[in-house]
Amino acid sequence: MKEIPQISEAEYEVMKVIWNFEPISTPEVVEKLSNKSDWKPNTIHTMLARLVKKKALHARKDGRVFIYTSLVEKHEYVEQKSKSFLQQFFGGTLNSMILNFIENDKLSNEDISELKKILSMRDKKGEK
Amino acid sequence: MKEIPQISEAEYEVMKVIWNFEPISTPEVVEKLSNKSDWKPNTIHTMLARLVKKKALHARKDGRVFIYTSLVEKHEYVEQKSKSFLQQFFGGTLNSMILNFIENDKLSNEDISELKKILSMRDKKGEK
DNA sequence: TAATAAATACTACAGTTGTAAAAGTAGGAG
DNA sequence: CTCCTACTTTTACAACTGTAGTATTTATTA
Repeated sequence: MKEIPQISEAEYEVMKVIWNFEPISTPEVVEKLSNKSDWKPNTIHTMLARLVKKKALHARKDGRVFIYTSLVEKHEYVEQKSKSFLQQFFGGTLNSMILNFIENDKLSNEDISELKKILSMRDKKGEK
Repeated sequence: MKEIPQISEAEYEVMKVIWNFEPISTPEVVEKLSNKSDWKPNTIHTMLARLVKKKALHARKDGRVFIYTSLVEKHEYVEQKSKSFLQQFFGGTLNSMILNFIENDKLSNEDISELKKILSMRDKKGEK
């Protein structure tokens, strides 16, 4: 099974930009993130360098600038994190997480009916 | 809103023992965890000390030994972690997590029907 | 061609985490 | 009263994180 590098919370913010706009250059990444966060450009450079070292990103030099592309897909990273989260806190299943939310009254009636809608949509998709 | 201390993954394993058996003494914690993990007793002591420092545990000396009780409730910790997890990866809502699971075919038909059962159970609880 | 501006590369530094060894201390056994 | 043993306290140390400053290189402009 493929090895997915660990990505820290701050690094994940950078990854989100890459996923959204790749291929993307350093200055562009800095620009996108300077809006959303108050990180200094150097901080963002450090994140990028670490992500490259970790093999989460690929950097290709284009003239004076680096162009980044992701080596990890968002959905696979999110899946991996979801799995370990559910493992750690809910014995590994989404259903017990949901049960827990319901028991603790964390879902509104709207949430519930939306959920039902979601579930029945999936049915329409047909078997497995 | 109450400040909940951050608890690392390894520390969480220790907390689970405390939650299950509190009040519980150091030797007992060590014993429970020596079964489940391959941590050296010293490692476990370190975790306990850090948890006390973080105010996740209270330690009371009873003769030669410390007796621990938790200062953080499991459910509130799990809630806090769930919230930040959903925030980071799913825009903050359980429903989009579930939707994502369904879209990626991570739920079996059994999961789905169990889920429906769970949801209808909640209905029977009546209006809030 | 020399100075400037923009990027990249290198260095820093404290806090957290996982993992534990080493040293100190006090209560019970002899 | 003394020694051993079980506990507790102190110390260690590298990897990872968040957060940048400083130094160097390179392309562009005057």
